Amino acid sequence: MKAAKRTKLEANGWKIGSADEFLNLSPEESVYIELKLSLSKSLKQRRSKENLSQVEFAKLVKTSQSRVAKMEAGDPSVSIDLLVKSLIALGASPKDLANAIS
Amino acid sequence: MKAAKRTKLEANGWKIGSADEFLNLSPEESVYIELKLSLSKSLKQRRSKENLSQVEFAKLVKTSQSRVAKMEAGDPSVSIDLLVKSLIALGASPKDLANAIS
DNA sequence: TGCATATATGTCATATATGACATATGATCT
DNA sequence: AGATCATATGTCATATATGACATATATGCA
Repeated sequence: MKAAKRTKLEANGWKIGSADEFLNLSPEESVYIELKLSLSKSLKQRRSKENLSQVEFAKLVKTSQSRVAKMEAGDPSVSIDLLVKSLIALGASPKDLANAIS
Repeated sequence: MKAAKRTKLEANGWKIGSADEFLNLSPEESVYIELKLSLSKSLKQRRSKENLSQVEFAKLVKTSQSRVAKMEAGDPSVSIDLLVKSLIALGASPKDLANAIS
């Protein structure tokens, strides 16, 4: 539950330094989580820019509002696959994705 | 089985134009598959550069040789998550990943 | 030829991600 | 206060990804 806990903290604004400051994450875990958070953030930005509510967006990508909320929170239960597919559905190109994570 | 079929073709060098030339993939599907293929390719490159066999690499990331082969083939049964985790295990940074897909 | 070593492919039991639901929290109104 | 809308959180049945195994297909070398 380490990663899960930290993700929560991050999402709620508890982040102070970067990544592995808080719990004892391996560098690999840190990179992975940072990546997911980058995508989450990008997703939220894009959805907001499109003036879509989570409910509307959920309908668009055929999922539920609750899952959208979890995507944007970087919840451990959501895969990078889902984040990427959702971003693509919002029109993101490979370059957009590259920018989001770099 | 559309995407699966096409991935096979691509991986075997049948690719002529780009992405959606072959089967009737939606633009979103195309982007998703291209992304996976980029990561697959990058993974194979990195592993080769490290002079690791699939068996050795499999041990390193705690999976099996067969799964490694599937990762590198862009098999539909492998997730972006797994590809990303594997790349990170080989030392790839977020920037490296960004470069790989852009 | 036979014998390694490397990679590919098919299948399957189990682990994990998924959508959906209920419900909670929060913000903004009248 | 209550009402409405947006977002968050917890849980669960089912779908999908996973590692592992067997086996196939190279490729090189004695």
